[in-house]
Amino acid sequence: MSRKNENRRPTIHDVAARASVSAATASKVVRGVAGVKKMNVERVRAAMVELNYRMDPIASGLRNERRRIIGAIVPDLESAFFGALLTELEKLAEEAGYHLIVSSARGSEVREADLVSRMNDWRVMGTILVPVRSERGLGAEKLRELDMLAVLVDRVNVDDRYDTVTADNSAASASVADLLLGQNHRRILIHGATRISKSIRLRMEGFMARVREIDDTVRIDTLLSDETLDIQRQAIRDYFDEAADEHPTAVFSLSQHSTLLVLSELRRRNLRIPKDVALVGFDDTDWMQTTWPSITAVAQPVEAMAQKALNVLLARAGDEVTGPPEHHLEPCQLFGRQSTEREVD
Amino acid sequence: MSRKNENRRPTIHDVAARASVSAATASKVVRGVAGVKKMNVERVRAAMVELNYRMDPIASGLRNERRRIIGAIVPDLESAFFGALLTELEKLAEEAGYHLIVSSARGSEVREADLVSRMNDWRVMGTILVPVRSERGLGAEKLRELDMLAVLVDRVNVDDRYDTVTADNSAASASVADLLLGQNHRRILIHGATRISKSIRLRMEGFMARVREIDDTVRIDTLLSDETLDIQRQAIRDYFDEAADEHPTAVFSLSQHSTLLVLSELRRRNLRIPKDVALVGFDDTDWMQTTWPSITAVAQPVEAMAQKALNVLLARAGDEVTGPPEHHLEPCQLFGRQSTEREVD
DNA sequence: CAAAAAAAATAAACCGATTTACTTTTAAAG
DNA sequence: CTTTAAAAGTAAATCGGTTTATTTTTTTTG
Repeated sequence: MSRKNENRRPTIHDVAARASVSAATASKVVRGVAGVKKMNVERVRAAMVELNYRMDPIASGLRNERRRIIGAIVPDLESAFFGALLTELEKLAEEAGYHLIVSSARGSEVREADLVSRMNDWRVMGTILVPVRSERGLGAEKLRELDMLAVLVDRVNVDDRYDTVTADNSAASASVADLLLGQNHRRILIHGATRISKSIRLRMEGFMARVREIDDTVRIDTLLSDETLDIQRQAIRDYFDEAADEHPTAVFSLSQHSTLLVLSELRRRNLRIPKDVALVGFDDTDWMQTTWPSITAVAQPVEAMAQKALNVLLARAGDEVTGPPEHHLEPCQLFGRQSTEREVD
Repeated sequence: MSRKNENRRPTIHDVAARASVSAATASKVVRGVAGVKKMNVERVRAAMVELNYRMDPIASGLRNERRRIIGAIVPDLESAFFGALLTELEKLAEEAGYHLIVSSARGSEVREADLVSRMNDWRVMGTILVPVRSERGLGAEKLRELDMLAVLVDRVNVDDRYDTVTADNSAASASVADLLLGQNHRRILIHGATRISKSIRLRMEGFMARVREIDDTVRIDTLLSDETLDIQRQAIRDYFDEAADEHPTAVFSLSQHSTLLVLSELRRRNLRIPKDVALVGFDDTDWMQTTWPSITAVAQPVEAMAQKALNVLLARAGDEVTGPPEHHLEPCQLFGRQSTEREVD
């Protein structure tokens, strides 16, 4: 028979045949490449419409060394932060004509490295990696080993091989220090309830440095742990028991989870916020503005980070940037809410 | 020259050559297909290791009508529920030898339909669609139009073309009714703060039906709206203002967002939970067990839903199931916490 | 031990695009 | 009106696998 199969989907060859041109010419039109006579462009366009042609993105990239795909690997998919990051990345990647392939390392560094290998199998143009641990983890190591193009995002320090994009944790914490000292707090608790990653450390150090800079008589307590929920709950309970009469007048919690723990304990003790204790959290979420009182928090610049990460990757891919790796710090935003409002007497 | 490029990655032909067999035979070994002599299996295996061979998943599927890819489309990536669903789906898909391609419709039905078309371009084996609206939305319509294999998950009613998987909203709500009536609540508020989707409606109806069944003198107020945060906040404030002296002794909130709004308002009014007002929320999250008091909530069976969805899809793909579409209801779990604890006097 | 049947191996076609190397057409220059 | 250069068009090779159709080898059977 002439046609193989009565109704398989049309290929570029079908389009070419219908437009009476070669497949090569039709391909040029599809890709919007210059060098095709106006008349032929129109005929191919018409044929595409008539046949309802859709390019096969997989066959399309086969011949090229790198495909129009960008890989994104995040530590997990449950967190709203990574969700927002991926949403933005997907949008931007599509605008640039790439397909974003998303995978979750599910907290495992071994899996993270495996995913990097798989991205390589897919011949991705580049990989955007949010490491489970840091730029020294197994994922980044595998990237180096396979000599892949990549950008490291969040949870990283500087790297000598890859560009990095992170929130400016240190500066944001300094602005929290400004806020609290401006309200005359003389005793402050820093609370952390996640594994002490690079980001967490910077948040803490940025805060302390600024406080010392302004007034080094302010007392700062720190309570850090990454144990189970129950142990952490007990730890903060013990802390307030000990500090009974003379408890801190402000708490700076270093993560969402930490903010929640502090909040619960303050409520349990019937400490009023902000009258008895002011509260500022690092990492903002929807519930923080809904709850009563609403919580003052540092919002990470998700969109900016996504944008920067993708731009850096595209620039490297297009050889627009060729120098040594660059390290981008995106500024955070501090949302002042009820939990740090001065009482109006 | 003999080799094209000094160090391009090894192909199946390289492996075949090194093992002194044909590419067809090597391919069989790679895929684990039977019908290769033991000796040759070993030689090919050895060659694979020596060359560090990795199959190109893209080239691999090219010749087949359907590729080892499953598409997943969710309304957004910010929600922890979809995040958990995708995490589980990705895990299960990989275990079944498929690659999961994830995309977010970003709340848009038009985009949802477009994503379905794109999944079709990728020649996915099947699509798991969590519609923005319902099984009557543009995404499902496009699935039908392209005659694709798919499963509809969450936010759907039954469908005459596709299998569906949802949480048993109605039964879960009935169990909430049992709990609250068992504690002798005689006046209950049902609060909803999202667009009234099929799920939300079932949650409400399931609750009311059971209450009426047990005791139809119980008073149930309903407060539903999908306006902006401020308007919703005002609505619940007004409600409690009006009901001043004789406020409900229990609230059943129909979504996470709704639970948060109710919680804030109760706190603002200094109503004690559960002493003054008991609270049960539909849809559980991490903060509900951390906050004080912790919140009694209905947990949706994410893992079970993911598992069922994938199994159904695989069964249809393998023609193990051929009958009319089936509709699966997965049971929810009610976690009793402090917000409904009886006071111990 | 030869013939028939079953199992294993393979060369070549194929999937659907892109790219290369070459030819033909058109435009510019002399 | 040629000659040249540039632009446009195309056949065929290619990407890296899988599948098909055929051949070769091995096993079974008469």
